[in-house]
This record gives sequence, structure tokens and C-alpha cells, in this order.
Amino acid sequence: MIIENIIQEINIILKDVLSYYDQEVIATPYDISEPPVREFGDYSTNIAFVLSKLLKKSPMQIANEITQEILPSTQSWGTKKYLQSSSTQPPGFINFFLKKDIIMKEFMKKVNAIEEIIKYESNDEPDTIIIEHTSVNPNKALHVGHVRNAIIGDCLFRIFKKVGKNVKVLNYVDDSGLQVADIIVGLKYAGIPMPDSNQSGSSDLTKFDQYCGNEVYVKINEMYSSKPDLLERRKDILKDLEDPESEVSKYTHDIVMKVLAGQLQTSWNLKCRYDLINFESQIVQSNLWRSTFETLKEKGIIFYEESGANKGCWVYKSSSIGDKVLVRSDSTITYFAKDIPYAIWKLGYLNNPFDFRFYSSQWDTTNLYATVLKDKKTRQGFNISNQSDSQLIDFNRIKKVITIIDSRQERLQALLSEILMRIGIPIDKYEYLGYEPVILSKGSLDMLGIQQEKPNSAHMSGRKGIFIEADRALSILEQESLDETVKRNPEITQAEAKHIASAIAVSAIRYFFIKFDLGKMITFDINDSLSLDGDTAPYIQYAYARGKKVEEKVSKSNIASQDMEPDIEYRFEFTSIEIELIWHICKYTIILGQATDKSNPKLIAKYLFQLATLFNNFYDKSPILSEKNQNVARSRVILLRAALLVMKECMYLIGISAIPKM
RNA sequence: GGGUUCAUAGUUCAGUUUGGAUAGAAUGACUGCCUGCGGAGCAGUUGGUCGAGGGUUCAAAUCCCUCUGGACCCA
Repeated sequence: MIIENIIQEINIILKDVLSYYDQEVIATPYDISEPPVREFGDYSTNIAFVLSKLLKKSPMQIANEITQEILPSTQSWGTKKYLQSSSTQPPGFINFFLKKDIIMKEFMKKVNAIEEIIKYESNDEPDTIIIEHTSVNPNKALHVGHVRNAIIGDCLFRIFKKVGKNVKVLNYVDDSGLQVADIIVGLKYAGIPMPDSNQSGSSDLTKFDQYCGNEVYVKINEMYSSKPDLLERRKDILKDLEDPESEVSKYTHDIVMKVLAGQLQTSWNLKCRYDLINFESQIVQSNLWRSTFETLKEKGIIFYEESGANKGCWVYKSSSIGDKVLVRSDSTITYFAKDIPYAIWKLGYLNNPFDFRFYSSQWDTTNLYATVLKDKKTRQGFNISNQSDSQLIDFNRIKKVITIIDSRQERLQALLSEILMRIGIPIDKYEYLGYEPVILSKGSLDMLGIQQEKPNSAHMSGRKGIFIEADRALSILEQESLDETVKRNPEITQAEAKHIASAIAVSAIRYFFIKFDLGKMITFDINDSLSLDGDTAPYIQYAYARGKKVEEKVSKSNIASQDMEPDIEYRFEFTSIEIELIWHICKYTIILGQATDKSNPKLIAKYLFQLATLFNNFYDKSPILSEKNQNVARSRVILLRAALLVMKECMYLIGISAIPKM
């Protein structure tokens, strides 16, 4: 709040300046920001550049005029609270210096009620926000590309939750598509064996999702070329899947649920969580698709093609994006078409045909539910309990639906948005959050034994077996962290070391997938990407652990009691390093607001890394336990506590464990 | 062939939305700092024609155009 107040004060003063020039309304807004170096000032504005266009004078001339003549004469400058002085800097910047003592006193007062510094004040209603992420085809284990999706989604969940939104996380399971049909062909008709379930007690048994992805899916795709009759089998299966009572449907459902269980295990290990699982088959079997199809026809949004390449198909025609088939001439529905009713349902514009049945509890003690069609006494979801929660999602209060899918789906998402708009749904309610995919480096390909001629990297492909499983990346990192932890803490138990190593590994992976811009392709290297040094989660965790240790020692000493009052009489002689740290702490709520507005968790990661860097600096240069001056020591304790609190808060937001020892 | 998008230090990336002061981190290499709160750390040195060319502007990594190279989507 301190920084917001300062900017507010500058704004009031600049308003007076503008009225002096009779320029109260200017087209180009001026800017208030921090100068590149602290020596120039604490805050700066480019208002002189903006005025120079209007007044036809040089920026430098105006800047000097403002600081030397106009400012001292304004009323607001006379009553200023935070600003100390101003100066100009070529080519025309006006810099402000702040009254440090007042700001530090306010900061210390605020820290006294320590929760105050992380309190996020929002005027918004506590609307519901729906986030859909992960949504991996249920025929394989999660690979490192899916991890990027899941982590982005999970961080957004944490961030929106923190600013007071009611957030629900969805995981969409495509259980009636081509990829699932592939493994059903493999297991049912191509003689690929099911893993021996009798040995499920043994620990080295491959997870079922891994088995399907590594063995069945890859093998069946190799077999198609030599045994084309299997492709016919796949067609039959896809048709059978439309009837929920068919033998194939029952069998498939069983397989899907087993794969899903494996996928969820991986997600949970990575500290992701969900509220509800949706199934594509239920979208088709429910009235969602039928009523959507009717609406699209009635409103003239889609057309039946009488001739041409799409003869006999129902097609959506976009003037800017191109045509898209929704229903093929053999009356099967395309994947894209199924997305439309699902999106409308998520937005709350269709009657909800689902019960939300309890599926499992999760690591964070919340419940995960799965949809079951209300009007069918079916067994879709037969291994899901009868306990249900109809209040899980309040469809009347949905503010926004965020769908996280990689950027290759951008065109389809644009088409979807267009269709939603034409149906009459406000367009800002549906947000497609795209990100560039994760590709594999030369080193990763070498590890997989894949020979590539020209490019030094390759897109992952489940079909071709080109991927690195999330479980595998995690276990490599866990082993590395474990070695390091044991080396540094020879005295701790094996169980404790494992616990710490796991916390480090998960955090490192999460941080790695969040720190890059969403529009940047990530080249995953099995060695380089799993680093524990530098701009990584362990660096942040280490800063936190060291700080925690000091705090613990302080509480046992007589330096400062837990409830001490930082009275105004303290001499606030902070070092420049301490001031930078305080300054950064004050920015927390501003950054949180930006991350929310832009749906961008990277901003939190960046802020947190800077915070940890400043803290490590503080740790190094500002001793507490050995400090002789009591006032100084006590001020530093207050700062220490504030920094730890904000660090922990940010760590939670991106899912990095704040462990006291590592 | 049409469309989208990317190119910044040896390497991996910030900064581009909204033009602004000396283009920042991390890593690598090299050099200091542990009887001092935990060295998974701190400090320093090295390293950049911001892909190329043109334009707009008092001011361009940032906006516009052309070109080169890569990626993706569509046909």
C-alpha cells in the first residue's frame, strides 16, 4: 500500500503541473516509473517529454521549468508527505527523491501487524473462475510437455485463489478419441499383453499409464503399416464407443480409468490438484451436443455442404480463419465439434446434465470429483462412489473460463471463440491461454537413442516414442537432490533426506516450467534443464532455509521477543541493501495484481527470485545475532520476518515448498 | 502457396503489450570471501553491430516496411 500511496501523491502533484500549463486533458498519458539507477532518484516521470510535443519546447527546458519554478508554487507540493525533492536529468526526466525515514517508519509500523504486508485488497466480487488444464489423452503417462501445461494451470489456480476468487480446476479426459482407440486395438486385437496385475505389489512394476504409452501405443502404431486390418478394427471401436452399453465401451472405460489414475499420481506428485474430471464420452452421450448442434443450425452458424470436398458434412465457415468440419459425412462428430458444447457448459450457458461424484481425496486434503450423467443409471463411472456434491460449481457466477492448451491449437481456439460469440456469449468470458510446446534437445534425444540428421531438437511424439516422461525427469532430479542432501546433512535419517530431496526436486521442476515466457518454446535437456544452481527453486529454498534458521535462533535469544513493538523511536539507519529489500517487499501486492490481470505466473517467479537474491545479500551483509547495537538488531529482525513471510507466500503461489532445512 | 510467430552475451533467457536515461539475469570461464546467522551462498572480472537493411521520432531491442533463417497452423 505504501507504494500505491506514493504514486498517488506524485499523480496529484503532476495534475497541478498540467493545470498550470492548461493541459488537464492530454492524449498521451505520462508515465511514472523507477529510474534505471537509484542515484537518479526513487521515482521518475516522463511528463516533460509528453508536454514538449504540445508546448513545442525542448523536454529539458520544460523539465527544468517544472522542477525549479512550477513545483514549488503548487499547493500539492507544499503538502506532500512522501516526496523529499526533485531533480532533472537529461534528456528531460524529472526524478523524485523520497523521504526515506517516513517510508521506513510506515513500513515498520505495517510490519508490526505482519499480515498487513501480504494483504491483497480487491474490490472485485468473489466470482467463480474455471481453469481447465492438463487434459492429457488417457493412453499415456504425462511427459515433460504436459508438465508445462499442468504447472501453468496449477500456479494460476493458486494465484486466483489468493486474490479471493472462487477457482475450480477441471481436467478433461478425451476417452472416446483416436488415441484411446489405438491402445484398445493393441490390447484387445493385436495381441499386446496386459501387464501382469498379480505382481502389482512389487515396486519395480511399470505404472499402467507408462506401459500404455511406452509399449502399447508405440507398438500398435508400428503394426498398422504391416497389418492394415487393424485400422479397420479401430474404426469399429470408435463407432462402438458411441454406445455406452457396448462391450467395447465398458472395456475402454476400465482402461481409461486405470491410465487416469497413473496420470493423476504424477500430477499430485508435482503438487497439482483438481476439482473435477470431465469425460468427452459423456459430452457426446448427454444432450449437450444435441442441443448445441440444434442451436448452431437454427442460428445459421453452420451449414450442410451439398457439394465440394466437404460434401455431406456440417461445416462452420469463418471468413478470416477458414472452414472447419463439425460433423463428417458418415455422421461422426469431430474432436473440435465436441469442444463447443463443453466450452458452453463450462461457461454456464447450458443446463448441467452431470452429477459430481466423489472420486478421490488429494494431497492437499481437498476432494476430487468426476462427472456422471444424471439421467442415466449407467455404469459410466461405475467405480466412482455415490457420494456427490451438486454445489461444487456455481454456474450462475462464472466470471471467466481459462483453458490452457499449447499454441498449436490457437487456430481452433480462435474458431471456437468466434462460434461462442455468434451464439451470444460475451467474448471476454472465454480465455484461451496458449503456450509454446516443450521440445527435446540433442542431449535428450541421444539419451533416448534417437538419431536425428538435421535439426538439433525434435518435437515430442507419443506415437513415435519420442518423449521424456514426467516421472522419469522427476526421479532423476530426486536422485540428484538426494545425493546433495545426504552430502550436506550426513546426520539426518534416510526418510528425512528423501523428504527433503523430493521437495527440492518437485520445486525445481515447477520453477523451471514457470520461469520462461509462455510464448517461448522450451528446449528440454535432460542434463541442463534439471539444474539446481542459479535461477532455480533450490536457490530460493536455500535463502528461505537460512533465514528460517536465523529466525529460530533469534526467538531463543533475548534480541527480540515475538510480540515486540517496533516503536517509532527506533533509529532507522538502514543500509542501502536493506532499503532495497524493504522496497522490494512493498511491491508484493502490486506484482500479485499484475500476475492476476495478465494470467501470468512467471511474474511471481521473477519477483520471488529477485526477493531471494536481495535476501541473500541482506543475510550476508546484515548480521543479526552478532550485532551489538540492539536497535539495529531488532530492526533487522523485523525485516527478516517480513522477508520470510513474503517469500513463503510467493513460494506457495508457484508451488515451491518452503522447507526449513535442506 | 496463405496465415501466425520467433531471432538479444559462448549458452539458456528477461526487457517488446504502453518507445525513454548506462540493454539486465542466470550459467560458463577467471579472481577474491568460511573460528563470523548454513559457502546449494556473497562480491568482482570477462562477455552484446539487440538476425540484416530501410523508415517514423527529440528518442527505437521496443512501432512500420522489406529481406534472411527457424518454428507452428491452414490448403
